[in-house]
Amino acid sequence: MVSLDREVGIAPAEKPSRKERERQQHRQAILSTALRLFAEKGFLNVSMQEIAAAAEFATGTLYNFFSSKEDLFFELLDATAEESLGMVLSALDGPGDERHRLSLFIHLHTRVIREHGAAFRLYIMESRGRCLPGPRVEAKKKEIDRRIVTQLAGVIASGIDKGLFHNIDPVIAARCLFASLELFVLAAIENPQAVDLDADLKKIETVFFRGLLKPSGERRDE
Amino acid sequence: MVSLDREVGIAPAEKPSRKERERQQHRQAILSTALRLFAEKGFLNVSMQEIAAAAEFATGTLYNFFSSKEDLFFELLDATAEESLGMVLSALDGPGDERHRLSLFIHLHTRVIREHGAAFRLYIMESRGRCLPGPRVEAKKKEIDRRIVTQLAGVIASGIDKGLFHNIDPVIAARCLFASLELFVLAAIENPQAVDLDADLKKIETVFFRGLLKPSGERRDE
DNA sequence: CATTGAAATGAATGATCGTTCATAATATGA
DNA sequence: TCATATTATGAACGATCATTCATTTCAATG
Repeated sequence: MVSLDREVGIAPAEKPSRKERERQQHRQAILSTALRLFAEKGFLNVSMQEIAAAAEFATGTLYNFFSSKEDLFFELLDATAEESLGMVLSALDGPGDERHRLSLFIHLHTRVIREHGAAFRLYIMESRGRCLPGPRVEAKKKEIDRRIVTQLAGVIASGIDKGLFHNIDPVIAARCLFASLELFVLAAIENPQAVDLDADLKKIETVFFRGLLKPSGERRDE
Repeated sequence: MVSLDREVGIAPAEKPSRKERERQQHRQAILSTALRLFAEKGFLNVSMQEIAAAAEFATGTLYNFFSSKEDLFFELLDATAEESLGMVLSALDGPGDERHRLSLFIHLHTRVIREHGAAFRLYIMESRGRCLPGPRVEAKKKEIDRRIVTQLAGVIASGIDKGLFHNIDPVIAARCLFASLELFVLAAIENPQAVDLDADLKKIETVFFRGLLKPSGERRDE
């Protein structure tokens, strides 16, 4: 009866009862345990029994909070994705010219994986291949990708309009940058001590800003 | 006894017996059925029972040819990867200057997925995430990636030496191009009728060759 | 203290799937 | 034709795992 407050959305004025607070704590404990395990071993290699044991609950208890394993996973993906997404998208919306904003976006990735490493791993690793929990998760992943690429393409298009960038296809460029960043971020997450992500991102920036080819006028030095 | 010839590697002079040929045909039938199913649904979503039924054999028969499901998958990955690999790497070794060879490499991808679409799908989709059949498969995937990136980086480095390309990190550039191509090829495989891969590859080429940023001298037109 | 009901429990269920193996079918050669 | 070897068969096994539910726990309330 009390917990209906949350669902109906009324009376947030009264603080939730201790019971309700405890319930939310348990819920959070399960979520963070699941995040750790999923990020470590992948959705399919973690059983509900394992999550329950690691969180020090019984198996059945998990189903008092989440209606299925997919539900639990989706909730995780949704929450963590929105959090990280806000972070990187803010760079694209921020002040400065388009070049500056792109640069910021690129370099922001080190901070994101430092602060949301497990979530990023979850997001990148689980959203590939044919081993997805279900269509809802796949749809969410596509939505996130679309939002990032769209925003990115918007900045690039704006830069083209201002004559700052070459007249290339903004969406294609956005997708290339996106794919490249994902690859390097993944490498950095998998092998943190062997990869200097900051240095790599600097070089990626150079590749995308300058391109491979020298303008024909400069072809002789080096 | 006869079939030991293959394993020991002697006496390839004598043509294999009819029995042996039939055996190899059965083997091939199983392999191509498995390739089709794996490419469609992914390693984990195809059971040995399903492969056997589709290939019109009994479940147990599969184990006369392959010692495990992972074995069957690895054999597939190995064979198809080497085939496709030879195709794309040949472009990087071929004649022409570095710019030409890179361009050829990029555009060759349409032909590869037209001729080896299922294999490519297998290679790209299964080699991500935490749903891999086993460490051998993962190692193979890494080896293939390494070979492509190394070759690609070699061409880029050579272009830099000749003063044709900007002085960027060849390995980073190679990885970015590699990641971008994989993304677009995957999209084309998943949704062939909605994607004009040829056009996309042309634009990718432009992005990587020219870069985003205009040289400071040209900033005003458009 | 007794009652109550929400929350936790964890053994049991049922389904899936890789793998095995005793048996059957078939081919081979004398 | 018969003995032998090879290959195919598919039911059965065992392990895993998501999910269920009858039961227990326990704090709040009367």
